[in-house]
Amino acid sequence: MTATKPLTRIQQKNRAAILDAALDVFSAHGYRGATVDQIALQAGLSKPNLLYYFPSKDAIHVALLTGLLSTWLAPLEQLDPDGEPVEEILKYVDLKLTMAETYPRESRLFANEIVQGAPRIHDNLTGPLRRLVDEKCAVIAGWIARGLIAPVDPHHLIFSIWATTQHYADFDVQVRAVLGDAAENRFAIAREHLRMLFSRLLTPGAAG
Amino acid sequence: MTATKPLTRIQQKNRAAILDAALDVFSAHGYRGATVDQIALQAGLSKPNLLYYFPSKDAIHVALLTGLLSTWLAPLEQLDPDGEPVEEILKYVDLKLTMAETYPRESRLFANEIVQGAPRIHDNLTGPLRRLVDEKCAVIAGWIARGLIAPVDPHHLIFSIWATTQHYADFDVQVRAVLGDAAENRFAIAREHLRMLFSRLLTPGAAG
DNA sequence: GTCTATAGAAGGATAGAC
DNA sequence: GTCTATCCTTCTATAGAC
Repeated sequence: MTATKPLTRIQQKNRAAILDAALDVFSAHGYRGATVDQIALQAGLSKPNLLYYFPSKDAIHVALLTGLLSTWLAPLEQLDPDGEPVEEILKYVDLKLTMAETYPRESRLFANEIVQGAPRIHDNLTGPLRRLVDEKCAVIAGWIARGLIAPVDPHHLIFSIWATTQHYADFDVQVRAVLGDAAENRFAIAREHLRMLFSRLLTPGAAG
Repeated sequence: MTATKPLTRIQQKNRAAILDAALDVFSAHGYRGATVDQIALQAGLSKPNLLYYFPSKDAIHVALLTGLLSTWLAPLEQLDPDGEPVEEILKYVDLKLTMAETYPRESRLFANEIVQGAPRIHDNLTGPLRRLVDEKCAVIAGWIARGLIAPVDPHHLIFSIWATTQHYADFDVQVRAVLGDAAENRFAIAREHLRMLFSRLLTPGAAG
């Protein structure tokens, strides 16, 4: 089943090197700010050789975005309808923060794209993303109906989780500038802070 | 005291038109994605005429960023050390959300700049911004010491407020895509949601 | 102050040798 | 598969007439 187009070992290696370099450059400078030269240099290839593997700059960008989208949404998919509600959501928060810490380039790649109106992945937002979010919001609404978590708007709960966790990747330069020397353990403190934030929001009976 | 360089009425009008057009274009496409032609067209001027008012594309961008920075930080400056603590912070959240709703272009202008490492305003982050944040964090720490709000890390509290409110401007296209038809009243619901989120976090005695 | 025309540089993509 | 050389478009910025 490795049919149609088996890639040689060197092809796989070069494609991977290009995508990794492109992730670096696109996430740091945005689509227009990135140059093919820069990506090729960082991948250790010449520009024409890079364009032997991908037909255009745009094709590299699209390949990156679509290839990483499933990785980026995996944490939400893991939200278990049969788990303990508050802990399930807190685990999701924790996992999203770990993603921001471990994969800040991926976070900034999507941030760049979305801030500028998501010209290349808009269909993914209204399609697969929306369906996944709606599905998980129904789960959360069920928990609320059964009184297992405090009543909140599920969609806006998810927005708050995305915003607070991805902030540490997307706005990292600002976070570090504001914290100064105290920035070193920012993720550890953020983890504790966000656990408290969402724990107090969701624990039923904690507020009227 | 209108000395040194009094601008004629037409100069003021054109400068304002250029800056407004530049805000539109830079916030939508980022620095590199924006073109001087596009800004000139939208401002109703020819490109050379635009460059008669500003020496370069970069100069327009810097003028925008520095000119808007104080506007952008004004809400935090209004945080009153002598006010009622929880209400002061909730008022700040509310004001920031109103800013995101009313001035989404400004929010995205800064988002674009910071996601890409803040090459043009990094000194403002480590300087004035950090000083202002530290000052207000000291106020918040004082409130915590007196038991007026629940103990939280003040810096990360501010990060959470920035993240959750600006999310509705910076990631607007994603918010609308996910909400679909329900997007129309997103700011009203967000307002209620965020008030609850931070109210439950900060109200003392609500949790152990 | 405002325009037309254009210089000069940068970047995406291709030709063609090896 | 990989390179050197180059084409062509786009973009910033300027020259110079009005």
